Amino acid sequence: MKKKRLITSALPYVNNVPHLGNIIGCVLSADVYARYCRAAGYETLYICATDEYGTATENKAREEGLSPKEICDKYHAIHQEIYQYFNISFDFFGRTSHPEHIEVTQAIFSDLDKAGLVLEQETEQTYCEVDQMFLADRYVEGTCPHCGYEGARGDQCDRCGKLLQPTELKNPKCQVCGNPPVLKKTKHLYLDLPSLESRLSEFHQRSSIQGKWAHNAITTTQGWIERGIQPRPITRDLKWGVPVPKAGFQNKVFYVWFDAPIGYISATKSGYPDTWKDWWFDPEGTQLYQFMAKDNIPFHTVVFPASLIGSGQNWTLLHHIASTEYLNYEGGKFSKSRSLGIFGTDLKELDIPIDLWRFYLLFNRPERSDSNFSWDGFLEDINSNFIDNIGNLLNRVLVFYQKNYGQPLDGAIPASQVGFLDQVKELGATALGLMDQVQIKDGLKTILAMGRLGNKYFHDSEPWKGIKEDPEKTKEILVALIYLLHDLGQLLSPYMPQTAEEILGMLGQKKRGLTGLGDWSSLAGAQLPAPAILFQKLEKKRIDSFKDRFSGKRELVEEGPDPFAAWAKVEIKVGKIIHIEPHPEADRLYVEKIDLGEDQPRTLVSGLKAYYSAEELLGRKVLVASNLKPALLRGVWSQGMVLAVEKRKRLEVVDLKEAEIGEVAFLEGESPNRALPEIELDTFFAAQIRVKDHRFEIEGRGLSLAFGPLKSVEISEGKVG
RNA sequence: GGCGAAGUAGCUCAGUUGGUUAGAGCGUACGACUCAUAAUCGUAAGGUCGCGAGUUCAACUCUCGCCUUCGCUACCA
Repeated sequence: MKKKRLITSALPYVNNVPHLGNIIGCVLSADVYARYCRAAGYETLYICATDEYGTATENKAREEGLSPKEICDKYHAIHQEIYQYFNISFDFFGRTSHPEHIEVTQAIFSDLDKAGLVLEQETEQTYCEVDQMFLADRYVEGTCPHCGYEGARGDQCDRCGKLLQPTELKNPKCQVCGNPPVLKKTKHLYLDLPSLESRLSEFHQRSSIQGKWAHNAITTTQGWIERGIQPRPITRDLKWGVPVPKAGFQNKVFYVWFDAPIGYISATKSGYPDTWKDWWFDPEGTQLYQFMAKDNIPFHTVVFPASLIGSGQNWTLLHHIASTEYLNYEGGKFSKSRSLGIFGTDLKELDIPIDLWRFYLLFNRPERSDSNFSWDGFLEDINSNFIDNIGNLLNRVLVFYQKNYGQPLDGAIPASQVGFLDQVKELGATALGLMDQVQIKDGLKTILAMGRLGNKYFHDSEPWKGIKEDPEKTKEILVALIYLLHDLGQLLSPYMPQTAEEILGMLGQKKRGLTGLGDWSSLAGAQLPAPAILFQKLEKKRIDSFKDRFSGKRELVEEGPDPFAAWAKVEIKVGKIIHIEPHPEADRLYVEKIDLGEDQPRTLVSGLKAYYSAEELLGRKVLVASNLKPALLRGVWSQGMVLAVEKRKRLEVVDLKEAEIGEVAFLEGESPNRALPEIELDTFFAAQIRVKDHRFEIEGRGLSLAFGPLKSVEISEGKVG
């Protein structure tokens, strides 16, 4: 009896519109596997849902002036539409805002609570009375209790890497205002992961071997555990979430990381209220395959299994984890805010058959390392690797057969073709094996190899000659090629479902599943419809036009990281360091008082300690970026930035002996920028000030002061910052 | 600066526990064929497997250092 296969893809966060990278990482990969499993005769269930709770949704709702629920309705529909367009064969696509989700989450919580694994730390949490807010862990700093490092954050120590709770810190300080926070009583609940450690590690050892986890899943999980398993808080002070069913916690909700994975279960319950337990309470008979991108690994290998194991119920646990790396876009990251890359919502208007997208993404699935989408690659992969190979083989075989032999298909298995057909069967078996191991990309490559085998056989057999000399033998060759196309079509069905049906349709067949490979009896006497072109090839011109549209060039046009535009907002003044001392709280920083010719000297913080002694800097006239937004550096506000030339690991702070204090730098041929509004650091760097041949310049145009061009002494070439 | 991942043919990627001349597809060149969507088939060129040491009889594979890229993060500002 074959085990059932329960397949999930990571729950997409509801108000992120998925891009191609998201789609190949989770939903599409899982879809191929689910389709494979069904076709191979496994009882299969493929579940997904939108993850809807949490701060991000609350914020988005505020922005758009809607309720969280309305936001979720809106974005859930967008997800649904995109996945439908992609032909994703969910058995059920749910939502964590469904009532079942509250039931299941609360039930698991109650089980954990009964098992004594919920620590009701009626903790006092750090609360800043000055800022009147509870401080998130990382906003508290202090001395690490493990290594004594003074700059440890409340969630983790950067020196020793240990995970911390803010209350463990000695001498805690609010990172916002620098005042010591008080401890204010607030009750939160924690999942007692340390108590589950031995059961977890037993699960890891078993499952990672049996389920053949990918390399990145194993290393990531190990790394996570080595860093130390701590009790993790599972409640938060929010409104939009699953209410905590426990006295004293009614006004809190569960932390999303706790409830989101439970969405797999609750979605199954929403879709299959009567049979969901057959899947989720059946570890013996059901194998759980979970698909996700690499950033989601620890939640599926540690946190979620811990919740289920700890509940004491007989849950179905993770069997195989299929974690992909990232897909980049033309060498960079996808970015919704910068309109960089292709998003699910863009696809329809591009009007490229969806199976071609599926083909490209699956053929370039980032299995071992990050991979890269490029339009040139897209064009080549579609045209050369798919259409020229498979599309053309289908066409040449069918056209040749029908032109010469008409109808119906003469279906007996010709003895002369057994050798060739064995090769076909062997490739088919290889492809099936790869698919079963979730080697999705290699499976597809094997199918293409089958196409190449067919093309080669056609060519080597020279049927255009044979038709004159030995029509009967030639017919056998063509029939064998049609058999190949049949298996190829069946094998392609998980990858390109619509295309597979079209291929099979042209053979007068229907999709029969992958168990029928090598069984060609149904082809005997089949009526063949007139051959049609499977896909027109993509035109380079058309693809090139998409390049401009999505390659972020519009970013250049619209936002323009034009250095000169940025420079127009930057003010650089000459200042004299009149006082300098080490930063009391930092190893690498100085705190300086700098006279910029203003009413008051300014306080600046600079990371120059590793390069200069205080004496060397005292009295120097230096360049200061003077209209930067003040920044808090370890408790001291820095009102500007001392500029230095940087090359590799060398640094030079130019000493401008001849300059006047308060003088403003200008671009040659222009007047100085004065009295400008505050800018972000990013804007400053967008001006891309550099040093070349000792000259300060922007894109080749020099910077000057009244006495002459700005020059460096020690470092001839480098960046200024 | 810290942590993590990565660096293999022009491009996209494979390379299992170290073991003969490092692979595939695409692209390129040349040739063949002509049934087919100028598709197909063959041959070839093309890599000091980021750089430098070390361990070993033997290193793309192990160790150390360095360089570069990407991500996260910070006492970069």
